[in-house]
Amino acid sequence: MRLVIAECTVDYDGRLTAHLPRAVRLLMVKADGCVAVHADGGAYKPLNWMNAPNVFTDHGDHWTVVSPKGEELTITLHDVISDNSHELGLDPGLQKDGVEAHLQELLALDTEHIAEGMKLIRREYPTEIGPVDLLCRDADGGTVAIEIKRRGEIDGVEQLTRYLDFLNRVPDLAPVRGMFVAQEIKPQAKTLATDREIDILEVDYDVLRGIERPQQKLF
Amino acid sequence: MRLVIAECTVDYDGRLTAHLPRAVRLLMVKADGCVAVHADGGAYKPLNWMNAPNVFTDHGDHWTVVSPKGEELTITLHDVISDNSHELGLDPGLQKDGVEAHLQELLALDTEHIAEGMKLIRREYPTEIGPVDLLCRDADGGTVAIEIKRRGEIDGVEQLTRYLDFLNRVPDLAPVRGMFVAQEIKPQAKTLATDREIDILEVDYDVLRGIERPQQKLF
DNA sequence: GTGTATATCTCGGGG
DNA sequence: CCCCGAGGTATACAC
Repeated sequence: MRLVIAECTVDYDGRLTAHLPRAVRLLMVKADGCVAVHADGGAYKPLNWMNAPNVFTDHGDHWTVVSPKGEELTITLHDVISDNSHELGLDPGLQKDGVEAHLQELLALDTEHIAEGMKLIRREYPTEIGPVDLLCRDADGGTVAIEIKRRGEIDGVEQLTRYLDFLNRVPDLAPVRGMFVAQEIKPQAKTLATDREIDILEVDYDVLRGIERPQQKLF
Repeated sequence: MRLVIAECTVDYDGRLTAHLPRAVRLLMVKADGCVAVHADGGAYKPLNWMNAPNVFTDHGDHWTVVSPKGEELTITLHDVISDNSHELGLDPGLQKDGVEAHLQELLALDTEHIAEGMKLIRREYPTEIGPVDLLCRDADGGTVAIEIKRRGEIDGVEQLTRYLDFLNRVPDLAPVRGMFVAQEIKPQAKTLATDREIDILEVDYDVLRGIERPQQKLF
């Protein structure tokens, strides 16, 4: 990784055009060739950047970075204050816990936690407009489309509504009712779901995590 | 801005929990207090970060960063390879061109490019649930609500549908038909729009830009 | 502050 | 490769 502190101007021409007036900034060039221009604030977002893959060329007083998709970044260096390179090596990567995928896994493992007698038909059940998180059959034999979110907001209800519209046109499945499951459901989302006769359920992630290792509860 | 190259482990506990095993990384501390941990690849996103405002404490062998919302980032330093600080000053900021706002301006300037005989009633026509990008009257005198996107995806169709639901309850306007205009419309969005009888139109930004200076074409 | 819409969204997974 | 959905989305803006 090469780190340069320099007074520079930057021009980007690609998905849009953008220009950065002359100022002192951090220029970061990573091992994969990607480049980022950072100011001393504004969280983690760079002011300007270019993703890998691309062609990086150092012309001395200016750099050009060209991507295969026709995007181009030009950095003009007016005054280089520091220029250092370091070998970082490959990163072992981030380990995450608590995202939607885990919630879906846990619920798929034991659909009885959604409702008594609920049986899983399929995870990621495909429709024309995208996959439904869980398709189930309830205790009464009815088909249920379940949308799972970490945080249940209004767009999640919209998403489920779209799936229901399409699923209810499939003769073998209809009628299909909807269920919206999340760790936390916002009031607006609750209102909209209720209005559309979609059942809602808030679940506790830590309780569900207990399902994964049921033997732990036996001793 | 403080830049540290160090062998470190990182733990985040907040909106989720995440852990970074021991490796050499760049640690960036900006003037506003935000912290980012970068590996040697992937231009945009750090592996882990903490936004301002927060409380940053350097304990020597480890750092803690605590946000007012109860998020916590802990960086344990096993080996510091380099540690430099630089004064960057305030950045003049990025100048952009070619975002949705420009597309809307250009289309509002010449609604004939949307359809022959299309006349603009108002830009940003207000409804209770948000402003419609363009409200127009077509060649047949019918009212048309137009949603403009740079990239037309399913969310945009939902947005327009909500506006149409509302506008069609206003007696002076109804019936209002919908039109979805974008530089590029994704297949899913096309399917949904067609299903809801919303017309779709893909436009070329560079061609539209020609409208801005029509006198150039005369000579 | 909440709610809504945008983003060069980024990033990862599946066909 | 594109398409699609999730994100610790972040960010700006209106109410």
